[in-house]
Amino acid sequence: MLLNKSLCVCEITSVLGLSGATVSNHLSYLRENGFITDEKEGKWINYRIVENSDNPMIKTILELLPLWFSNEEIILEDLEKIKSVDRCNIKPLIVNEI
Amino acid sequence: MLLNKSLCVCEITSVLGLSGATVSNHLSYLRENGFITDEKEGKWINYRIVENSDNPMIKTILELLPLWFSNEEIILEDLEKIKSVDRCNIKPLIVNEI
DNA sequence: ATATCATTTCGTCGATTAGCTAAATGTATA
DNA sequence: TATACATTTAGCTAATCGACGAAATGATAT
Repeated sequence: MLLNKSLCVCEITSVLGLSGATVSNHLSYLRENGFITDEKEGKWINYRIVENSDNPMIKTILELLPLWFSNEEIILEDLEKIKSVDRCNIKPLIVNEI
Repeated sequence: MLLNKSLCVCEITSVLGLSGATVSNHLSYLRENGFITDEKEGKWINYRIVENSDNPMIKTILELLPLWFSNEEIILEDLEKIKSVDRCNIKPLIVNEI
């Protein structure tokens, strides 16, 4: 999803159905290792892919990811879901409603 | 090591200091997923890298591995060790001799 | 200044992984 | 044919990982 546009923790959380803590930790890992950076915007922190890393390994991986995975069913679903997420009105997850 | 030359289970075992079963399992995984193939030679089974995989992801990974890791200290050490391994006379591991 | 809400940190827990030993299998050669 | 040895399979265990909830932190906007 970040390869498509910058996103905050709560937006990603709402698509993946993981806890905010989990998503935050994943993003921290990606930031510490040079894959993404962050930037404040109002209440939120936007995370975005590092466009031209000076680390060739990271640059290559970020270029390969869309080639390798952008046709995976689950990726397409998540990209579809993210379109309708409104960061000003994050709905709590409905868990296993029957 | 396989990127340098084909090797049998016992040669790899003797360099890495892992059990034969562990090395065999790793090689099975790599074979099942198209990274390596095997070929009998006398008592041994030689494993070697698939040179031109028709899976572009595998091909790319195999091309990138030496670019990314061939200067790592531990890789260089293993490549040095493998030179003196004789598959006809594998020495049992000396564990923590003081 | 305070309330609110996004994010991070902490501690815990279940699932997965990577390793081992032992036993089974396969096969080349004596 | 029998032996020796390379390899594989099975079963087990310790360590690691990825997730959670709760509490702490930070910062915007009322």
